[in-house]
Amino acid sequence: MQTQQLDRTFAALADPTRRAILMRLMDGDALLKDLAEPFDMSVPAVGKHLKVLEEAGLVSRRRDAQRRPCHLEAEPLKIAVDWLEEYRQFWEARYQQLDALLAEKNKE
Amino acid sequence: MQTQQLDRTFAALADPTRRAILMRLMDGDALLKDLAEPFDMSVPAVGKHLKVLEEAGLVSRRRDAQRRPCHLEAEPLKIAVDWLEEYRQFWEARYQQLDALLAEKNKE
DNA sequence: TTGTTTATAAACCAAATAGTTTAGTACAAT
DNA sequence: ATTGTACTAAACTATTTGGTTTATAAACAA
Repeated sequence: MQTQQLDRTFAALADPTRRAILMRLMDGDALLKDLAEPFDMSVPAVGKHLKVLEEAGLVSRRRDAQRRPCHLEAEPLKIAVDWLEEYRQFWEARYQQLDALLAEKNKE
Repeated sequence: MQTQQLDRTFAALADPTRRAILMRLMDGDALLKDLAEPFDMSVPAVGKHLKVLEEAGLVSRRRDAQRRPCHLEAEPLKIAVDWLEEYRQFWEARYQQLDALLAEKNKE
């Protein structure tokens, strides 16, 4: 199943540091050193966040001498959106007077 | 900021029990007792999951005598999707040969 | 060879999470 | 008045999370 994939993806996204890292990687690959720089946090701490992102498949790393550049992988995000899209009818209904219909359903 | 809102929403979604509860509430409001029934878990345990969902604003509860029926609130899901949508260009690009462009950016 | 850069490992800690059981409250129904 | 139903509170426990510091490794540069 992809339920564990969703677990890991959503858990990875539940932290502001990790979301900021993903944002940053939208502008291009980056080193741990540089990713860590904007945060008031040690390099190993950011390294751990990176591991969480890697294990969720949101980030991949290649080798370049002693460096390990990080690359954004969007596939798990796509899966997460797909899951959330199922609820779209719900919030779209709100703007379309379908509330009455749902309220009726809840009377049972 | 809505960063804490995102924290709580994604954290709430990172658990399969909680996602199942949300799914279930798509079919209409429900009592804790009934929500708990399908799970191999005590009622208080499911009650705690419900509290997480409530604190994320994903579920609201009204009063009905000794019952406290749960209702799905989709707004935080919408906010989560909005955040994720920023990455859509990324996974759509993959299917449009824009990878070359990104690769070039990463050479710097 | 010595030092510098980048990353990781290990040991540690505090706080949060996810569950349990037991007990109690609030209301309804008989 | 008593019993049953739905929920909540409290106390406890084990595991995970998110950070620290110190030390080490690996590759490069002088």
